[in-house]
Formats: sequence, C-alpha cells, structure tokens
Amino acid sequence: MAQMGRPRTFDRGVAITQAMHLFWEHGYDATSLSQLKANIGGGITAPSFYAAFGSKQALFNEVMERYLNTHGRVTDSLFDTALSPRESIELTLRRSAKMQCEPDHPAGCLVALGLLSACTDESKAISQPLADARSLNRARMVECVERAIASGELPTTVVPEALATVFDSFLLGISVLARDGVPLKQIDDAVTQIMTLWDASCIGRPAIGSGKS
Amino acid sequence: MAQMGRPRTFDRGVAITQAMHLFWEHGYDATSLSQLKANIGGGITAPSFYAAFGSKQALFNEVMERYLNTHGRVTDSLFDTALSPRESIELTLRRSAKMQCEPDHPAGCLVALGLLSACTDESKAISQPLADARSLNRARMVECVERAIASGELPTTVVPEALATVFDSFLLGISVLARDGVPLKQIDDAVTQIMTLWDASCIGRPAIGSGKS
DNA sequence: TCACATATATACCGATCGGTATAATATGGA
DNA sequence: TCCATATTATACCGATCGGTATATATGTGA
Repeated sequence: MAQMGRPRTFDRGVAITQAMHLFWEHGYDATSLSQLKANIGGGITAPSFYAAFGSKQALFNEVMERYLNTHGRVTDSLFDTALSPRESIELTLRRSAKMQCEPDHPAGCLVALGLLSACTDESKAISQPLADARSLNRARMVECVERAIASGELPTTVVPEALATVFDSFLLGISVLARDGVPLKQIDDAVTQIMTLWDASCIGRPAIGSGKS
Repeated sequence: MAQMGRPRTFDRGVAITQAMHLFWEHGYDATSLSQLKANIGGGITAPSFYAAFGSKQALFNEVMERYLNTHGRVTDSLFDTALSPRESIELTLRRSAKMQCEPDHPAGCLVALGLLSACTDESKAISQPLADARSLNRARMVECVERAIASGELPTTVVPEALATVFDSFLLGISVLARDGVPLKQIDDAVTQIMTLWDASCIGRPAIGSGKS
C-alpha cells in the first residue's frame, strides 16, 4: 500500500526547505501565504497548501524543527565534552559565522532573527521554540565556562555569566552583521580577536579595567 | 497669527513619541494603522492621522529622526575625541546597555532591531536610515581603534576592523539579550569583561590563539 | 457677523490577509 | 469496472491592511 489517492505534484520535504528560506529571510509575519504558495514546487494552490501542511503556523513549526536539526546544529559543539571548553566556544562561533554567511540561504541565523519575526504578540508565542533555543544556548555557554573553571582552565575569579554573556551577545550580533553584508573574513577575524579574551582571562588577569563605569 | 483653523486635540510631539514606542516594539510592518490611531492621544481617526503625518511611512521617518536624536545618542561617545578611545567604546557599550534595559520604553535598540522591521523589500528601503546608522557606527568603531593605534594606546599589530567588529557585534547582540529579558547587571558585567579584551590587546599580546581552525 | 482655515467624524475604497467550500481529477485496491 | 482515497483547481469567505472622499465642527481674522 504505497500511497492512495492522487499523488501530489511537489516534494513535501523540498517544500519545507523552500518555506524555511522564506521564513528565514522575511520572518513569520511578513511571509505571506501568497509568497509561500508561489515558491513551493513552482507554485501550488491554497487547498494544496492546507492539505499538505495544515496551516501557516503548522508549517512554521515544521520549519523551525527542520532548522534546529540542520543549520541550527552549528552550536552543538557547546555541549561536546570531548572538546575543551575553549574549543567548544571557538568552534561554535566559527561555525555559526560561516553558516550565516553561506550564499545558498538567507544570511544570519533564524534563531537570532526569530526575535524579529515575533512582531505581533501572537507570533511571539508561535516562535517560542526559537526563544527557547536562544535560552538553551545561553545556558550552555555558561556551563561551558563553568566546565573550564572546574577543570582549572580558567581561574575561579572568572564570573561564568559575565564571560558567557560576552560570547553570547557577540554570537547574536553576527546575525545583524551578516544581514548587513559584512564579509565572513571580517567576522572570522573578529572571532580570532575575541578568543584572546578567553586567553587573557586564562592567564589570571580577570576584571582588569572593571572600574571606570 | 497663533494658529488658524480648528486646533487638533492631541499633541503632535507626544504622538511621535507614542508612535516611536510602537514601531520600536513591533517594527515598521507589524505596527498597523489601527494600533497607531488607537495609541495616539487617546485615539484619533484616520483622517486626523493623515492630516497630521501624511502617511505611515512619513511618520516612521519622523520617528527614526526622533530616535536618532535622543535614545540613539548613546553611541555619540564614539566620536568624542575628548575621551580616550578605550573610554569612548566602554561608554558606548555601557550607555547602550543601560538605555536598552530602561523600563519606560521597549527593550533593545531601534537601530539594531530595525533590521527586523525590514521584512518586506519595500520596508527594507523605508528603514534605510537605520541601516545607515548601523553602518556609520561600524565605521566609527573602526576609527576609534585606529585612533588608539595612532596614539600608541594599542600596538600597531592590532587589526582595526577585527577588534572593532568584536565590539560592534557585541553591541548589536545586546538588543536580542535585552529583548529576551537578560537583566542589565548581567549585560553590564559582560561589558566589564569584554573591555579586558582591549587591555589584553593593549599589553601587546594581539592575536593569541589566532591559530586553531 | 461672516468668510477662511484647519481639524474632526462617518463612511467607504481596492488590495491583501489567512483560510475554506465545492467540485473536478488522478491514483491504488477490490 | 468501480469505489475509496487523496490531491488538484476554481471560486469565494470575513477580516484587516493602508489610505481617502465627503461633510461637519471649531477655531482665527476682518
């Protein structure tokens, strides 16, 4: 019993990728049904759309799931305990930067930019999984620094949240840079530069210049 | 000749502030005329709106101008040559973080989040002044680092774009953090932390850990 | 008092939004 | 062959979008 009924004229899996690119570029609200229908499988009709995906929101849910299981994986090294904490963070930053600048899909990160999609209160709830992903990444960054402190890689004077927030904010900012067309090399050089912050903390010179205000 | 004709029932300047808060929170596209009309001066009608502001886009232009001349000024220290380059950047980061977490207006920065407003191709053109402001800030960051190198504050081995991009990306990321509800103290502590990067570069230890990947 | 200027209120414009009812069409299994 | 199943195409739904035409109310200056 392979499949009953008239076969659909488009590939559902490919369609989700096409929809992902649209949501990625324009956000949830700003991506209209007309755009989705026009860009899926060379153009489909409204009933075909709803028969295949249920609703715009349901499709977006599938898109988020797809993204988190593919492109979103660039931050997986954050909880790869086979790596040193320093390597975990550096890899996350470099892989994220590279992915976000790839030319075969919209620039930036859907998770970070998903905050923009959440314009309406309604769509804020819809893109909650993206907020959860950001929250999870934040927690993992802190854990990563804590691991480094526990292993003696970083001195106990380092405040995990403070250092982790530096990397987290830097990471989130990459999405805006990528969207603004800043070249990958420049961002990657910045990663190299920011990793010296880790080394500086490593040497046991935390909180230099903490005064000022 | 004080004013001719029937006086309007709302304060135009206050209305622009109210509109700014809406655009700030929801973005250009997602802020509807209905919302604007309902929130301006306790509710106005469509003809009153168009008589006062011309169009949604014209109002948004006034809002951007207002923002850049008020809240957007937190980055002014970037080109205040009375400050040391290090102070310029640190002040920019701290003032930005503080402003973006103030409770009397939406969290985050309209300039950074304006990237989200630009969902449609059309609205991308409309919010071009915000993209220009980001671009300008980027250039000023680089100039700031160059000043430090010229004055001997930073060694000539520092690549201005790389270090500036670190601070720029960190700054842009603050908007997402603030929107996600990360407390100001945590962000401010991160500023303290990231400024040690400057000090580390200052000591003449640039490009540590530049290898890897 | 009366014209003028400006803002207001009511009602409406075409376009698009996300979503659907109805019916025609194409496949597999009995 | 004929039915069940599933997708397709056509046409349409009410709601909202940004914006406007018309008429009325409210002020100033002569």
